[in-house]
Amino acid sequence: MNKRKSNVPTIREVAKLARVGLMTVSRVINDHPSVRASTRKKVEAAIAQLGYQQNEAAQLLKGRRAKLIGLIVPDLSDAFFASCAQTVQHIARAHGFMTLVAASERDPELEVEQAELMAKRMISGLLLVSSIKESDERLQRLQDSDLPIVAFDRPLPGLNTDAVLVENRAGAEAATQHLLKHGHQRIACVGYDQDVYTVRERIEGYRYTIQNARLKPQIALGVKTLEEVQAWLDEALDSKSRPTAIFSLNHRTSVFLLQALAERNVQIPEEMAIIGFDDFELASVLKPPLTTVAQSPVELARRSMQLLLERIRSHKGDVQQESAKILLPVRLIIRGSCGGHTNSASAS
Amino acid sequence: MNKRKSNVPTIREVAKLARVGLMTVSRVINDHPSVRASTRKKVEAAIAQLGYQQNEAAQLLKGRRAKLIGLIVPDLSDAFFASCAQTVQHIARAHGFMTLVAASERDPELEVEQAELMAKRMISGLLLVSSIKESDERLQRLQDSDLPIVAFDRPLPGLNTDAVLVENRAGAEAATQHLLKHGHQRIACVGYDQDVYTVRERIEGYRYTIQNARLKPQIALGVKTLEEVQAWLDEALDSKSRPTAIFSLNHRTSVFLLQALAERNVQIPEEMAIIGFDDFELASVLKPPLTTVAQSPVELARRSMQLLLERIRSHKGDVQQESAKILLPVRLIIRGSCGGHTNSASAS
DNA sequence: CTGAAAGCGCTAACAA
DNA sequence: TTGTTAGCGCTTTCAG
Repeated sequence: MNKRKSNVPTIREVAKLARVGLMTVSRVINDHPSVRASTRKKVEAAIAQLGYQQNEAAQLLKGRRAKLIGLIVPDLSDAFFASCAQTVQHIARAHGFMTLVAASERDPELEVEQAELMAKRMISGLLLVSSIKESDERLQRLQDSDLPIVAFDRPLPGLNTDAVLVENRAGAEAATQHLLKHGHQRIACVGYDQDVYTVRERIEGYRYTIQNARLKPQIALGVKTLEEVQAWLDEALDSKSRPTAIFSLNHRTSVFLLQALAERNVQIPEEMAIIGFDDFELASVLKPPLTTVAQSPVELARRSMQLLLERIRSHKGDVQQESAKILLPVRLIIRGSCGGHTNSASAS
Repeated sequence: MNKRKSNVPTIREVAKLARVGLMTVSRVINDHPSVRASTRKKVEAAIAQLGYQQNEAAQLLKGRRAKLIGLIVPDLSDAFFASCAQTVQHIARAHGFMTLVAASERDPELEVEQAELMAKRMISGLLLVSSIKESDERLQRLQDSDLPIVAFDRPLPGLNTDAVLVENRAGAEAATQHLLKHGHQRIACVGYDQDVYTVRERIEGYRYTIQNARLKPQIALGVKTLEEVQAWLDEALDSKSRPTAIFSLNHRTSVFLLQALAERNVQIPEEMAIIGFDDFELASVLKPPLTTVAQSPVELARRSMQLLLERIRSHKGDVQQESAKILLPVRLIIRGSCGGHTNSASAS
């Protein structure tokens, strides 16, 4: 019946209905100023009547960017990054963008590859929690090709991008201070992934505070499985300098540590005080509830998107501003695992 | 210097270099059979030399689908769906697809809208955890337009799509049976979101088992905040038919319940046995460790992607097969919160 | 302020 | 087996 196979209206049909040329319709769509108001009205009516919608593929072919933003995180199933993804997607939608996601699985090669694939899809901007260790020229090229990039949670080595980071160091200092205030003298610190920026910063915060108090740091790194935590703990408990408090650098380590301590019937906080970096839903349900340093993934994502959207907007203006650096505060949430009081305070 | 602004090679340049026509290159790319081997070699060499890559926008314009799959879940920050997203994205990548994600925020309208936007982007297939309550004609239209759709976790009312579901009912029956086996006579059941398929099924499983045992179901629904759980619990504890065991229908409810019980110093499992639907990372770290009915989001996502990829592949063959329905088993993970033994067994 | 022509990179349909 | 022609829907010239 119909001559058209699919009834998706094109700019051409709108033009015909409105009795104007193609270009006029195009101008109306892209609200170009030089269209007479009356003409615009006609065209808009036709657009409404036909339910016309732009065909993005055609625009892409003409060199426009897609209404798409890319998000790359190490692991989408990690509660922290999942929360970021949710927020990013939400804000993107509110601004007419859809979200392309990828997990880098902590592999720099995979990360760059995904970034390039996204760039080929003409995303308008890229949000990146990077696992890259050193300056990467392929990413550099992406940025040079005028793709707005915002790094969050971790900086992007070598590239001068906008970045939204968290006060890891101040958080670790606050955590360590908190333990000192409770009178602890032998405070250990466990974690893994010490080549990740965030963890390195936390270690520095710990080390600085401990040394300032003229105490000796006890740092156990690369402790990433339950078995390794158990082994380390056994050794620590038996050592002559047995710690009376432990600062856990990762959520994972915290969980394993609690499990290992429970197995060994070590009473928290009496025999061992515990404080963990990264808050989590069940921290308050544990017995005793765990004192933590909390970051806000929602805030992190929100600020990052904000920067990215600004970049995208101002992009056409080509004004090469300074790259923005935002440092978000953390909160020390005092619960029961270090003994004592139970109020919470800002750390930084 | 360069006449070309950007040095992305096109099919045309490949043709020139290989000294063949455009179409030959196109044929090689789409491995059309009728190309002489020697010609193909030449073209492939040229492609390699130039580092040619297809321009998807141009293909889209010619009516092809994008190497994109869409994923819509209620909430990306939910650990369960986050895990699904991670798996989906991983498998998609292995098959050359990128992933477009959206959270429906449990809003059917938003869900359909996002699905339509994805369809407009010419995704090759859609994975959907639907919040839709009744047959929706806009989704129907998407399916009619030949977009492969796979529903998972929840069926898609009215549409005859492939679906991967979980044995919610059998899981609830197993949970209830487990409590019965421990001698409980007054078993309550709390949850919310009873208009969600999965929860309805769980309630049915509970009700069926309880009634079969000639006991009286005690079902509390719509209990979704900590306050509501507390209020309900206070009432239940004081009631003349005070339950000795509680089956929690959601992860959220389980958490609140544990918290409320802890506040009231109700001993688990002595004074109250607890079993929760949905396993979670910290279930084994709690005191006592929580007995749960576990589903596997990874398996759910894996099977769904498998179905979707098959659909996409066989799509061209246009053979309208029956829609597949897969029902995944759950596992009862017996820990300490019901007392007694501590081994785990398959439920279905 | 408006429109006609040219072409973005690719492929379907036809010719050769 | 190969190449030529004609668009897909849009925007960027450049004329009116």
